[in-house]
Amino acid sequence: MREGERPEIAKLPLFAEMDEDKRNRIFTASFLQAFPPQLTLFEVGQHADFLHVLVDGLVELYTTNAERDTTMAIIEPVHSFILAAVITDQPYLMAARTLSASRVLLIPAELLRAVIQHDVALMQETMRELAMGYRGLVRALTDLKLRQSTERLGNFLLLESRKLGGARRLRLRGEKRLFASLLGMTPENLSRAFSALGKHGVIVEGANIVIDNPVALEAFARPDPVDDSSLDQS
Amino acid sequence: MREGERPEIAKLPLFAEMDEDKRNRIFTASFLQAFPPQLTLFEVGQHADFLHVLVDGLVELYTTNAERDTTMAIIEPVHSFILAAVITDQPYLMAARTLSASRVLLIPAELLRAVIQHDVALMQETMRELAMGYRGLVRALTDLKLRQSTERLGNFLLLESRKLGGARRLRLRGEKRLFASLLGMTPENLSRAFSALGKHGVIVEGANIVIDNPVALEAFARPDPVDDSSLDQS
DNA sequence: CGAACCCTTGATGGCGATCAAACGCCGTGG
DNA sequence: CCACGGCGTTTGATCGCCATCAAGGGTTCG
Repeated sequence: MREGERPEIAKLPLFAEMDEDKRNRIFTASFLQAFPPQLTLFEVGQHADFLHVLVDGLVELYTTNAERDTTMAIIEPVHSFILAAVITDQPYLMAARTLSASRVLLIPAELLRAVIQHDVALMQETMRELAMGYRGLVRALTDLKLRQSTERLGNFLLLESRKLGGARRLRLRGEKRLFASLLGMTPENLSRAFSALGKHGVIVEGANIVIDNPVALEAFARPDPVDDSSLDQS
Repeated sequence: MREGERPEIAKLPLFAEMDEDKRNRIFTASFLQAFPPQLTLFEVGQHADFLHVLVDGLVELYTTNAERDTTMAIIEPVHSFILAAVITDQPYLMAARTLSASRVLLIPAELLRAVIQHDVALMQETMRELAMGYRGLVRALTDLKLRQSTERLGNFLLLESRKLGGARRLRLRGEKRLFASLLGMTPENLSRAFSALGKHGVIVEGANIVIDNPVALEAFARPDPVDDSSLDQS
């Protein structure tokens, strides 16, 4: 990889605290690869050979079952993904594909597991990252189980807003159909949900969203009372 | 706790590999508490003061949002729960209540986090456990997103069967309405789903289930192709 | 023996999926 | 430069899965 990009990756919570020599050992053995849009990075069931770090672009994690597929997560740079499969040394449960042209750092799984054994700081951060991811999934599951689709969209917008430090203006990266799938609904119903949120303080102009009345939106969407304050540090 | 019970808890994957002295330190500072049925152990939003280990009985993890609630997991002995909240030192995302009379080992969270820092084997197992839990939640989420209710029930039965080493006869611990909520459906529809599975090799007699034709059931339920072989070691 | 309570079965209703068509955006090629 | 075609989004109509409402049967416990 280019030398200029190392610092940014080294700043990831996952790698920030670890021993510098060991970090360099990992990075030297890794390679940065460029991918065109719409390219499958790996499939479900493949052995997890690399921890992936999205350096640039946009990546979708998705799963398939009998003709249908659903997006599980949208990865933005700079962030690692499929850590759990690498740690457990088991096949991927999700497939990944690029949404836009992307560059991905590929860290050999075997090496990473080996280094983790000898670097407590790295292991500690791995543990933390997994725990946070676990909590994120708990939220996603409850979201799906006890909110209906328009409420899920409302909450999604509130979370995106919070990730930007409370910004009221959002721009969606990626197509709307993608977010529909992420939220567990069809593109048609996402469209209807957006217009339904007009009654609750949301203005939509294409990919640009304005949360005109955050109080009204929160009253409608009932966001989780508990929020992981450190979620946005990712 | 009674001395006779330590070995069983020490055998948990989480604690099995760690230093014995440190393990004893943890256990000595912990206490085993007995609870009657239907008692709330903790609520959502409470600070995670203890890692819980169910020694005996049955516990439900559930969440609530605006009048509705849904069960997230059913904990059977001997198993720990809410590890992620303890590791991240953040509020519980799920509440817990006993389903039957239960005994729970309460391990002070602060102490556990401290010991983890100094025992690599324990940290390693914590990491593994979180990673496995993560994968379990990924499965649960895809299950909900791309299977319909009767298929979810079918898969649930197949998984229960596998947990028992492929047994064809199952007995459900706990009430059916509980499993309905776990599977994201109503008791009424669970009942209908059970009878619908009659066409796919399943026989139901109260809480006793017989998977009369596993091949037919798998053909209908399309279980995940990837299975974590080490899942059953828990 | 009666009163809860759970499970079951049936009838109805609503949320969201599917089917269908029109609009707008954008890139290509004439 | 404009026409065309493809694709994503939007809007409308219909369908189906599942929730809700309702009632009856069985079991458990006081």
